[in-house]
Parts: sequence; C-alpha cells; structure tokens
Amino acid sequence: MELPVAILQNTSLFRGMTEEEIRHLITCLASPVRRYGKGAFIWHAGEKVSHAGIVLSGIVDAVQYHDDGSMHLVARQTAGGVFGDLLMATDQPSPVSLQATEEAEVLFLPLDEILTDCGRRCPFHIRLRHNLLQEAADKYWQLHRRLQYLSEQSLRRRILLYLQDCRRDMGGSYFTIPYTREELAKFLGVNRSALSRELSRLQKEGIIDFHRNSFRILQ
Amino acid sequence: MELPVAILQNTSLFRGMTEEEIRHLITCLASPVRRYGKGAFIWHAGEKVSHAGIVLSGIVDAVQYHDDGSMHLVARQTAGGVFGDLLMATDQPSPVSLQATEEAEVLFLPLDEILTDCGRRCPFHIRLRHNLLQEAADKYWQLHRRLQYLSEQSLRRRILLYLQDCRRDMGGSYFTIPYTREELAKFLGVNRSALSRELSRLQKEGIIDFHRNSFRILQ
DNA sequence: TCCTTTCTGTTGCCAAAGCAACGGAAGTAT
DNA sequence: ATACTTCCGTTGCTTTGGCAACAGAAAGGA
Repeated sequence: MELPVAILQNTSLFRGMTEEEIRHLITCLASPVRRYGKGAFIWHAGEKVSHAGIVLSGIVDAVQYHDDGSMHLVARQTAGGVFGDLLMATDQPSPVSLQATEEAEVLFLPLDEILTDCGRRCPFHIRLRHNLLQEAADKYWQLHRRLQYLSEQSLRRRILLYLQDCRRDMGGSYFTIPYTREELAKFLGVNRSALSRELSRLQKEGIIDFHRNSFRILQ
Repeated sequence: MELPVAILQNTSLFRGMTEEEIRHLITCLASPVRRYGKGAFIWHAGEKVSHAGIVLSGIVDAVQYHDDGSMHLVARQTAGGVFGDLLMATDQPSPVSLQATEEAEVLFLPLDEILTDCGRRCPFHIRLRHNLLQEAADKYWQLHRRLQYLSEQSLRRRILLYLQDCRRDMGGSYFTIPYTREELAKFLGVNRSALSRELSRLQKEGIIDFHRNSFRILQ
C-alpha cells in the first residue's frame, strides 16, 4: 500500500521530520503495515510486545477485561495515534489487550531497530528515539494528572481541579470538555448523577457556569 | 570523588553492564556528580529538566506543593534510584519539585548525550537507551496499577485488589506490605480508620488474615 | 526498665456520594 | 413532522466512608 506520509508527519514519533526522512526511516526499520478487521485483536493481554504501532486509519483501543467479564477502556488511538510504545519497552507481559474497535491499518515499528543504529547513521534515527521517549513521558504525566484528580477526596475538588486544568490547557475563559457526562463521571471515578448534582450546586453558588460541554469558571 | 560503580551496576539504567563499560559510559557522557544538603532543592516545580539523576547516597524525593501550602510526596528514591528520567524527556515544565530529604549525592546524566551517539560507537550506549526506556515504561505501568486501585468504587474492592497484586508480586501465601496503615491509606486514597475498619471486617468474615504488615488471603 | 512516641484497632456520629427512577432536552433517523 | 435514542438534570432513599476521639500494642530511647 501507499504510505500516508502526511499523516505520519503529524504523529508524535515522526514529528519534526521531512517526508523524505520519514520514508528513509521506515525503510531503515523495515516497518510492516497490517490491516485489522473490526473487533480483531492486535495483541492479547499477557503477551509480550516488541513493536509500537501507529494507527494509519480506523480506531485501536487498549482495553482490559476483568475477571467478572466486564471490560474497561484504558486508551483510544485514532489516525496518527501511537500505541505499544510503553508496552514494548518493558519486560512485563502486557496488562491490556489491543483491539481494533473499527477496521484499522497499523504501521509497526520494531523496538530493536529503533534503538540500534541502522548502520547508515541516519540523524533522524536519533530524533525518532527522542520522540519516542517524549511520547512515553507525556503519557506518564497525563496519567499522573488523572491520578491527582482521583486523589482528591471530595467530588467538588475533583471537578474544580479538572476544570481548572482544562481552562489552563485550552486558554480562554470559555472552554469545552471532550467528554459526555457519563464519560466524565467515569474519568473522575464518580457516579454520574452525583456529578450532575455537584455541577448544579457549583452553578447555583456562582462558582462555575456551564451548558452541556461548554464551561466557564467564574471566580 | 570515587564513583561507586558497584551501586551503579544495580541501577535500572546501568543494568547488564560491566564495571568497565559503566566507567567508559560515564566518561562518554561527561556526567557530573553533585552533593546536596538536607532539604536542598535539586529542581523546582515549573522548571524544565534536561538531566536524569541517579542517587548515589541519601534520599531524593519528588514532591508537590499545593496552593494551600500542603505538600504531597509523589516518589522517593534512595541509593541506586533514578529520577528525572520522565521529566527530561518532555517539553512540559516539571509538575514536581525534586528535593534532597536527606543529604544526598547525585550522578547526573544529560539527555542529549544519552540520545546522541558519542562518536566512539560504544555498544552499551544502546543498552543505556534501552534501559532508560524500560525504566520509563515500568514507572508508567506502576502508576497505571495504582490508578486501578483508585478506580475501584468500594473500599473493600480496593483493598482486595491491592492485596491480590501484592501476593502475586511476592509469591507465597504469606506476604508483607511495605506501608504503614497511614501510608497504605494514603496510597489507596482512603481514610485510615475506614481502612482499619474494613480490614477488620474482612478478617472477621474469614476472607483475609493479617497482623500488622503480614497478610494472607484465605479464599 | 521506664518513659515517650508512633502505630493500629475500635466506635459513634454524620455528611457525602452511590443508586435507581423519572422526565425533559437534544440530536438522529424515517 | 414523528418516532426513537441518547444525554442530562433532578430527587428521595440508602449506604459508604470520612472524621474525631480514645485505648491498647509496639517500638525506640534514656
């Protein structure tokens, strides 16, 4: 297939490279592209992973199946998203399964080839490693932030902390959040109706203003 | 000072290298060693970080100071521990401060030199990069696991999930946990007395057995 | 050994939040 | 326009777990 190099330029791993450099690199790495049907598993939980994947099209989810049969969405990647970067680097078996929630095309990058110098001394190889490390670090701090929300003891403080972070990230007094109420409740680890109730209280008390997904912090 | 290469051999970053290789590498990287007095700050929150640090002696804590003046311990490293690995890799300013809780000696490794080939083509340079990525990934999944505890809605399930993981990690029906009650409560994000109460209930119901830090899961 | 400090378990009270159920609003397909 | 589905706010009831205070056990120092 024809590689959509334009998509790759906007991925975290290939950021800052020219189309030509990316083509060169993918040749160096001998990266295969695979297609997965809707619902197909890319890796199962418990396996060891040796590649990272870049989603070229479709949706790839990291999911966790619990003992009681319930399943939990850990992360979702769409076109341009990277997965497996934090799995291939560890010796541990994967705690999550990777599944194509919609039919998906994936470009795989083998860890060994990323780390090793390919012998042609491509300078973007260094850049790739830097980008990979950055991707891992960014994901770490993202998780760290979520952990801070869950560490707040009161629902009110969870909400306010989250909204303040949102405002800071998006800059501007009005901002929108990327979740439905149900999703936000799950993200903050609380009951949906309790979340709605507390949001209403905050609005009554003049601390925030909101409608649906649009929010504003008043004080 | 004389570098304690023996300590370094047991660190995650230099794992799998001979003493000689480590010496060579440290020369390559031109890694400085610094000493910090008790309470001294290594980095302040908000700064950008360009080095990782290996603790040679003493204690280095990653802490977070809240608006209300309270402070929160995020991570602690003692001799052989690595910090800053996940800070230097991101463009974001550091969300935590690094502080020497006890007088400490630290070996610093500059990110640029880790990523770049030093020109002498040392093969352990590759190994170092691999170890660094692995360290980052391991820390990520550790955080992920903690997040799973906090995502459990009931105290009972948090406790059981944690204890089951402990048993799995330590292998054997009896196991000990590395926290006091107070610390465990904070780790699981619950009130200490509520934790004690639930532990007692679990014991009364014959689900677990414990005394102080020694635990056993009965069913 | 004795004193002091820290750690742990226990209990009563109460507020915060989970749960379930309902109804209206918004969005989508026919 | 209508029917249907999803999303959101509201409310009453109930439970969980936070909080405070106390007492006994363990640990550490003089």
